[in-house]
Amino acid sequence: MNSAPDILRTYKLKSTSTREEVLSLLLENDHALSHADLEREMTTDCDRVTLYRTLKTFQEKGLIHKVLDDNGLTKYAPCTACTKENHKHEHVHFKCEICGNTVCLENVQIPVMKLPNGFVAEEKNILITGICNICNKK
Amino acid sequence: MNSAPDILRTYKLKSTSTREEVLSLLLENDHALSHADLEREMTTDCDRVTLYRTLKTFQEKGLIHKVLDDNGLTKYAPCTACTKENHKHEHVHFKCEICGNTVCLENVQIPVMKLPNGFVAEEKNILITGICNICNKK
DNA sequence: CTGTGTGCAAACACTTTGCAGGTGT
DNA sequence: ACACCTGCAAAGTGTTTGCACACAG
Repeated sequence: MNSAPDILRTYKLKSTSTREEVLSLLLENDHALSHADLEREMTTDCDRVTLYRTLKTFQEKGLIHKVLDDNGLTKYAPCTACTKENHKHEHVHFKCEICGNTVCLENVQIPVMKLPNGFVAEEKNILITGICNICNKK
Repeated sequence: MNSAPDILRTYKLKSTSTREEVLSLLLENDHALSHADLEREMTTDCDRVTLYRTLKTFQEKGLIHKVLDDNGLTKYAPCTACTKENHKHEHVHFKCEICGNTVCLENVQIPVMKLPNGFVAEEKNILITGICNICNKK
């Protein structure tokens, strides 16, 4: 189990309280977090701008990835299935219409799809909307 | 083949030059258009706000649908596979990394995916990024 | 010590809202 | 005639940029 400081070191990023907390929050939560979510949950005082830059850096270095959303809001989740060298390019996300949470369905395989001639796929993202397991129990 | 005015009539929307041109542009183009794309291609003078409201109305009435995009920009495409009563909830889109165009792959079926217990899917969107047939020929 | 992370202010981009007036049916 | 579409102004929200200072390695 890697802690936030360990991961930062692995990716050659300086450890700061902001970075550690952002990364920890993303790792702890089972669903993707938006900039606003993070700002709300952070205990460390941190400028909005710093948060944007932190997320951008993490994304560029490959620690986290953007999560598709049906409205415009950008959410982020850690690249748990990716190693530093080998980046995974297939993501299945489920967004619950009730609680609004978006979770990564790590165990769902993307089936092979035959594309029309001439199209070459690089990355595949699936966004399924519906009702999640927690909201279905209520 | 339905023309823009016909479609507007079907959906009980008043015909105006703005609406006709927006709908025509969406129908003519094989790829999804953003608000900015439309604003650029419109010959009819039209306020930005009107364009936003037109797109919102079309979307609410079911003439067009939002197209997922990996960055935040919202794009729109006509619901060609949907009838007024029967709305299709599965979309496969392909975004080309070179030309930036996003096309609907109408012929690609979304395979059945087994979701974890408790999850119920309502709508499925797939966004595949890669290189499209046109850019591959160059 | 040095490169880079941070905070502040400001700009920028995208989208929505309110209201008065104009237009399609 | 009446509902509703449009334009203008303004505000709201999300994100980026420039610069000076602070801090981790």
